[in-house]
Amino acid sequence: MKSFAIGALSEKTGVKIPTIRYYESNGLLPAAARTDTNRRSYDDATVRRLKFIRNARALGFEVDAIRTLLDLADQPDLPCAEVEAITRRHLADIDDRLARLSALREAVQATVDQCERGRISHCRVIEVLADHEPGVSEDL
Amino acid sequence: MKSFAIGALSEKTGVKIPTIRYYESNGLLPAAARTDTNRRSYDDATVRRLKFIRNARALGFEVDAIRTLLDLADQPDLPCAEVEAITRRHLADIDDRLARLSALREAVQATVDQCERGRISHCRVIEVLADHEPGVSEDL
DNA sequence: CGTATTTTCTCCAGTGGCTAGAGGAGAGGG
DNA sequence: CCCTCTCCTCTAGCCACTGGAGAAAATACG
Repeated sequence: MKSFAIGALSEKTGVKIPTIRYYESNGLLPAAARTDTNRRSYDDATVRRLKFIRNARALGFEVDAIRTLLDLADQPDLPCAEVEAITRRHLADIDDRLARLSALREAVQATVDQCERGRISHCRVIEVLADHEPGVSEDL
Repeated sequence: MKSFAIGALSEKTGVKIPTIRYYESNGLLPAAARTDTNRRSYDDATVRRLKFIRNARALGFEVDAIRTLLDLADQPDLPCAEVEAITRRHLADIDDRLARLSALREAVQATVDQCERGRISHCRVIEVLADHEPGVSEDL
């Protein structure tokens, strides 16, 4: 079967070369086979695995979750309950971030809408930053 | 006038002690005055400045933007156009993140909704991760 | 065959905005 | 005097990469 170097893997998957090495270093990808001159050598199985990782990252899954999902994907006979649980947890996390970001957006919008284009001494944005008490959300 | 130590400043503002030192180290706060035994000593002006920073962070402004906003707040006679510009840029950035996060949410939701609670070998989530081509958003 | 360019290697550092811990010195109270 | 609390500096870690230095090997071209 054909094997290819890291540059080709990068082009096939759209994942940058340093990122591929990073994934290997933290165990998302297994240690690559090496040529006699120490270059990494890959085959199509790695392409599939790396695309899986890229897709999961594009959906915002964290690396820890992806590690688990990869393990699960390799055990096709297990029930997919854990996959669903991970995904729903991720969804809840996204919803949380969305809610906080929306609240933030409203607060910033409300502030900037009051701007009357005068001097800084009367700028509402600066006043809000200087005076407002607790802030709209505890943190980002 | 009264002066106080870093712990008191932390309590008055709700900003943790290491964070205060971090703000000093990167120039958001000026180098604090020191007692004869080298402890930082603050007054109410620093309380105001730190609250300003905390409020701006709570609204999601980046540290670089806050640095500029602090400079502007110290020049009350300038027009507030730049303040408005920074704030609108921030708003646009929030909108951008909201849009991408919403798209992400829809993609994850659509995927998990197809879950039929069977074996991993037929799990739609795993299939999407393994097969889907370009992904819903280029990156987070 | 020699040279020039490209690809790959490893290792180290930086991103943002903190947060936490080690190890030590000074302050305040009983 | 001792105990505990607060403070000091310095360092490293978080997340998921990204980029660069310097060197070796592979490929391309004449």
